[in-house]
Amino acid sequence: MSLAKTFKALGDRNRLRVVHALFKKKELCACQLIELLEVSGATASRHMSILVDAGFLQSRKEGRWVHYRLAEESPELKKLLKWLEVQVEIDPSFDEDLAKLKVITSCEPDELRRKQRELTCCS
Amino acid sequence: MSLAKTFKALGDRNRLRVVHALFKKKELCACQLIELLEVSGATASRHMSILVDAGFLQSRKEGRWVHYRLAEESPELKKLLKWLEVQVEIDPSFDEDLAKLKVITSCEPDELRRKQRELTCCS
DNA sequence: GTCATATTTAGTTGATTAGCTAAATGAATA
DNA sequence: TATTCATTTAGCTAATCAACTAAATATGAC
Repeated sequence: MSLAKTFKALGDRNRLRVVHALFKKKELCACQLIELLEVSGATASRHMSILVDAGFLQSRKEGRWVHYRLAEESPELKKLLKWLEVQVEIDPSFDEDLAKLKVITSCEPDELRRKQRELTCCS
Repeated sequence: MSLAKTFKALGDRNRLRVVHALFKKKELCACQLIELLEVSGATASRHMSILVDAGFLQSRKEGRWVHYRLAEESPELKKLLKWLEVQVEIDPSFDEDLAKLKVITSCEPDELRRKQRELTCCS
């Protein structure tokens, strides 16, 4: 794993939003992150794979659902994430996602997906 | 300054080499960094401007020469640089640059440039 | 002033990348 | 088994970016 790759993985706004969300919520499934970012499933999936590949995230498959959380393996990456956690806390541009996250996590994935198909979430 | 921009600035191998060099040498002029990276002056200049813009570097003009060093203003970026300093120390892919740096800094900028024109450095 | 030289800016090119849609894969259920 | 549905892979497009060359800018020397 090159350092450049490590930083490149974090050098994208949407991927930072994912990391921020996982600071707040411990574990989120793909469909919740799709909802958060408002991109296609394919696009979200690609972002996840970049973050997993860089060692920041780990995924867990449970039936049809894939759950993501921050990886714990590397002490060095954990230090970097620690720094990042402070920064996203300070940065008001992530505030909008907090409200969004609340809605997204207020119902189960299958309900969320049903609502997504209806173009509204959990309401 | 967005976080994504901060990480993007470090998400390039040549820019990491510049930061690594400045960990080792405190201050280097543009022509020395051109020599280190072996890219055109224009390309090196662009890399520098990205690093300055992200707050990692500061420049100092002295006559015809521009000198770069790591910036000291932001405590947060300094923490990140601290983390990075440990990583580049561990990473053997930066070792080659150490020898190169020794040669580059063994003579004054004007002599270096003269040698560059002759395609050899300080020998 | 004129020239030489260090660096930056402008403009071009090829590679990478974030987004999309459509097709493929994998897992639960009727 | 066939269907449904969540996610990933494949293939495309537009935008970004690192590299180059050439032209512009800025500074010191003559």
